[in-house]
Amino acid sequence: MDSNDRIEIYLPDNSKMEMEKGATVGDLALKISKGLYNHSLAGRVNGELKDLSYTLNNGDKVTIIKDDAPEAHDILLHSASHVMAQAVQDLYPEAKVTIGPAVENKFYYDFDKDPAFTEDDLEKIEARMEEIIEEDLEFERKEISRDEAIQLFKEKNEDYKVEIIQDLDQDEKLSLYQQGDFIDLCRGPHVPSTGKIKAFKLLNTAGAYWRGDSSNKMLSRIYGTAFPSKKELNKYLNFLEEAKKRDHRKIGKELDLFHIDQEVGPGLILWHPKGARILQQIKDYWIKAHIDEDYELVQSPHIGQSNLWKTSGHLDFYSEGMFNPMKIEDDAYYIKPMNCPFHIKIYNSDIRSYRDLPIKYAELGTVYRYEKSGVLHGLMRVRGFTQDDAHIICMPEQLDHEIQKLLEFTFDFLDSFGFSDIDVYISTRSEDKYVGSKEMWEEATNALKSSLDDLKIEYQIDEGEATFYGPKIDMKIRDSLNRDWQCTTIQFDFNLAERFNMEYVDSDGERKQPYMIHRAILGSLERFLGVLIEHTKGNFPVWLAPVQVAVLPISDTQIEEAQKVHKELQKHGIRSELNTTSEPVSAKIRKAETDKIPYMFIIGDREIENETVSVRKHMKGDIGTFKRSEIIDTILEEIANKNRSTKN
RNA sequence: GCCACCCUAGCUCAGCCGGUAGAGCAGCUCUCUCGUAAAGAGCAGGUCAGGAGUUCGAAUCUCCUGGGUGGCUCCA
Repeated sequence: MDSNDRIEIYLPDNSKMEMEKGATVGDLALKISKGLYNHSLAGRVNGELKDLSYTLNNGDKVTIIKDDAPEAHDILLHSASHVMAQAVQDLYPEAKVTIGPAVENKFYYDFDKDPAFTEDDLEKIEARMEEIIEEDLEFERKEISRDEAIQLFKEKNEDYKVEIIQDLDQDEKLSLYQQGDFIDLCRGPHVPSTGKIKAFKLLNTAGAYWRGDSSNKMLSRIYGTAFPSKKELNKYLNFLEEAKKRDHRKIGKELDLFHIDQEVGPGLILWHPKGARILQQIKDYWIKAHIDEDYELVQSPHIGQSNLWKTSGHLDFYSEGMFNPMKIEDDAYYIKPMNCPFHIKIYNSDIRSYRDLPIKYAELGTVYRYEKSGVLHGLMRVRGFTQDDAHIICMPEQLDHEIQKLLEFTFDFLDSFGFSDIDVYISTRSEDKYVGSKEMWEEATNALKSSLDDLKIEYQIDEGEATFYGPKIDMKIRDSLNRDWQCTTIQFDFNLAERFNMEYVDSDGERKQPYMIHRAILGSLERFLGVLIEHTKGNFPVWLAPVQVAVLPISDTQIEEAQKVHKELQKHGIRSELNTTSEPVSAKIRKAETDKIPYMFIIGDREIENETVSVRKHMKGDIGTFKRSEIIDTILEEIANKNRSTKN
């Protein structure tokens, strides 16, 4: 055979593979092995994702993407969204297609359809999708000119597609994908044929604005998911189930922690005694930890005059997040959406020397923000919440040290709640919109980076993503279901220092502007407790549990002794609950188990005689009989240790 | 705020096509005094989210309001 008919392909391990000219990615996969071919969805050719049908060129570097590769899932999801769009247009020809990308573990497609899709439509669409998958239609790629594309979609009456194409660059290469008689504008790649979608499910419908802009038309969105196997789909569906079981709103009700009352108002939390106990534990620990870290506790009012918010800039930049003011005599007062102006006022109440710095003001400050009704969500998104707020005011030369201390403190603090898996993001200066000098930004950003580097903490940089007033670190804690929650934020604020004219007198007698860092570790206590509920499934570690020990006499005759044990526990500061109902112990145990109380002390005649207690641990069962002082010490030690780096 | 869906006893839910509300759990009372996840009986508990309309008749159909859920949007 002529060598011109052959091409050489490089595989990821740099080995060479000789192929016939005109061979595709799929041919390559097949040549490597049949098994690989059967599981391959696409290829990465010289770094770019391509279809299996892509024709290879001499010298290409190719990685075959199997269905279990990290990139594979998005491709599969995206292809599934095309199948859904096809099914929708088969069933509802009047529905116009817009866009349908893959998002994390899901895909969606937005349609312009009136009336919008309801959950009841999903079953029908799923059934049609099954048929399309059964037909195993090929995903065929076609390249097309811009004008041809516009013409094609105009003919099809697909105005949204036309709009998308018109907004693309003139010289953009356009590609279409067709399966059966369904054609969509799409960059690709796709799986080779619809049959590759082995398992899928439509999840829910939702409204979504065209191009995410609330001034545009509301479209009808359908969410779904797809996996290379039924097994993986089920795993994902189980995950969703599990998340539902852990929903803090559900557990909050079951454990009687809090409620939101219609008459009080949406987004406003009423903490019941048990929820308040957990909060109080968090607060007590927070205060102690902050005092140990040389923070000064301050306390500020809930409202402030309009001038304050004018100076701070909130009325200019944050008014949409603030509640309407109330008139008091001749002034307008606003409920605080943030604590910072107050802390700054405390700082400014005296001349500050360089010797005073750093000054660190901390407050569990309750703030109120107007959130649109549609975004409210249990404890996670509320209108009134308590920030674990602090402001660090320091000199430039103290920056590195303060940031480093703060980071260490933050990681340790989160660890005591069992959160040790944390993603860190630094947001840097945006090119066009920022206050302060470039030098300040650089100094601050470098302090953030070098402190993280020193602590050997990996982070991602979100270039240009900072707000206009300063660079920041955001942290996301990972919960037991591997979900991320943003809690911690550490933000420089060059704006307020300037606006409020913050100063300190340096050693050379000059008045200088200090750096101000605004930080919250837990973010909002409400939200944090919500995360904690979902993380622990309501099985709180002993130090946080609203009731730590349930004292259960076997029958009424042991109540008196049980009372003694109960008092003894309380004397040690252990939150104990005595069950004096006349039910059988098994019922009392069941009650304590469903209440998720970590320890149960069972007291019968044997225990009275030997001055012991029989101990049962929540979810573990009977752990044996202990001398009372011994088990109390064990529990006290467990409380003191909190739950550093222990996974649930 | 927008789109879709939902709201029945404290909680979880049943109540078909309109005929005027039901269960389990929880609560209360009584009986039982019990050894590691539910003892038995009885009692009480609801303007069916609120309002208006259609109808001889509305938990059920329609509209409005409130609240919630899933999204969108927003997030100094």
